[in-house]
Amino acid sequence: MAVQPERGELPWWSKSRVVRKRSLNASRIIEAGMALLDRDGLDGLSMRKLGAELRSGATSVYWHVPNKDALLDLLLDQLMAEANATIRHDPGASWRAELAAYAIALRVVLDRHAAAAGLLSTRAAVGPEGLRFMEGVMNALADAGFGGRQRALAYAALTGYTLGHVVLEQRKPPTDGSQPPTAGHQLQRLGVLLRGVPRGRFPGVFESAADLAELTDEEAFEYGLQRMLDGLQAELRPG
Amino acid sequence: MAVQPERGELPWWSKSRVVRKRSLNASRIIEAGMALLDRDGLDGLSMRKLGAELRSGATSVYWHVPNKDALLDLLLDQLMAEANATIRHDPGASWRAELAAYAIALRVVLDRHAAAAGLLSTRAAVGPEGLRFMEGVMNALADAGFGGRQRALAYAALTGYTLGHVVLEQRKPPTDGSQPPTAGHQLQRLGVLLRGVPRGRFPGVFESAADLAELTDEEAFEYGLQRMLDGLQAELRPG
DNA sequence: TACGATGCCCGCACACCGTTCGATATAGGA
DNA sequence: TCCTATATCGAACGGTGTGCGGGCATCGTA
Repeated sequence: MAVQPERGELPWWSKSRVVRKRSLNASRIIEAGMALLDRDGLDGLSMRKLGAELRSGATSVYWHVPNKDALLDLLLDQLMAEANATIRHDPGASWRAELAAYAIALRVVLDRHAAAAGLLSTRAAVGPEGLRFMEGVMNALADAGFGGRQRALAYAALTGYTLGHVVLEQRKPPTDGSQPPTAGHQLQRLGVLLRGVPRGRFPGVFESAADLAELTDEEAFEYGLQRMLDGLQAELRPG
Repeated sequence: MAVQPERGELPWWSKSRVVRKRSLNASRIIEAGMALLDRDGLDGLSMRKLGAELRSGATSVYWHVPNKDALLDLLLDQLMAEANATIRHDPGASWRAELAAYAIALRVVLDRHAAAAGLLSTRAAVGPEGLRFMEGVMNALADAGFGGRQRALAYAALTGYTLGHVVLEQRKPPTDGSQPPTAGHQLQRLGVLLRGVPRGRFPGVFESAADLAELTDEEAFEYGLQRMLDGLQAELRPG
């Protein structure tokens, strides 16, 4: 059967004339996907919802993107673009400050997008923007004096820490359904949760619960980052 | 309609007499779930498959476990039990060695279960075995001289690094479908992949690709761990 | 201006998922 | 032996990713 204009809809404003004007493209898809990701989380992001968000058919996106996995890759690279744009380059800064700037930029971006760590922990960021980010880190390490095998090791160490802490900050606590979302402050929340453990069986955990509850995710991240940089710096003076 | 024995099936071997003998319980469910997790990965783990694995109905598991999320929590705690059993306690060891033993035990366990990092990066390990693990780390930190707020910070730093590197080792590469699975050796694989980046645009990445390709995941983990411990140790001598 | 080719969009359908619910079978105590 | 709490199961609901074919819109060419 032929497509009929809806009741009361004038034919020259019909869907075919107005809406369907090459409406989908990569950037619109990525934008909508990111919005959906931020709003509904990684689990809530479905191709069908994405179609609805774009006011298009449920499977229309598949013309532009081969599958969901590829879409997630695109979204991740978009996040890396944001990170690259966030880095505060300081010409006179030390190599430590430069490396810290990269790590912090990544954390800030993932802080803006609550479901982003889930992406980064699933797939390697090897799109163009991901590589640009990696290139910056590699160069900063080279400037610091790391070369060859040692540079690769240092890279893995830094990346491991940054990724891990970010995941730590975003992974969902075993919510008893009591609290509202309260995104961020994950360590704080963990601390609150741990105040409920049996004191007799886990005295060390119990003791630390209060201290954990008073940490900011950001300061904890910064602390560990500096310790890692300390450790790396010590490697540069090989005695 | 009543249940009929299948054609050729003798009645006293019928399903109701043999198979259904209170067949399901928590430990069997966890065991089968772990097997399924190892075989099919986190995405491949479904409640229906779990039912099949247990030779029971598709939804029978729901009597013992409220939902899939709770099942995953159970599986994670099982992993932490394995980790606790893997730790090599050495009475005369330094606090560094003790902390390293915890981190390494976790890595070894996640190395045995290819999909385990996906679990740990999604949910906090706060089941009994997870807490036991955490208690050990907290005590080791206390022995080292970390107390109060500083202990919480050190804990977050170490946990962040360990979690991150483990995730790094297990996250799937953007497979072009070319290679077979080849689990493990994720850094190596990343290195091989990066040898294909345009040398002109990403010289630093290109240079490091070869070095990355020659790293073992294990030695990279160990290196970063020692650097983090170096950094933490330096905090203990506050001048 | 007419017409075919191509690019883009969409609905249908398939297989699978987590989960709810009611029916049913079993085990163990009265 | 009967009754009841416990355990298992099958069907069904709403959701998912995605392959497929049909059809519209647009454009290059005649």
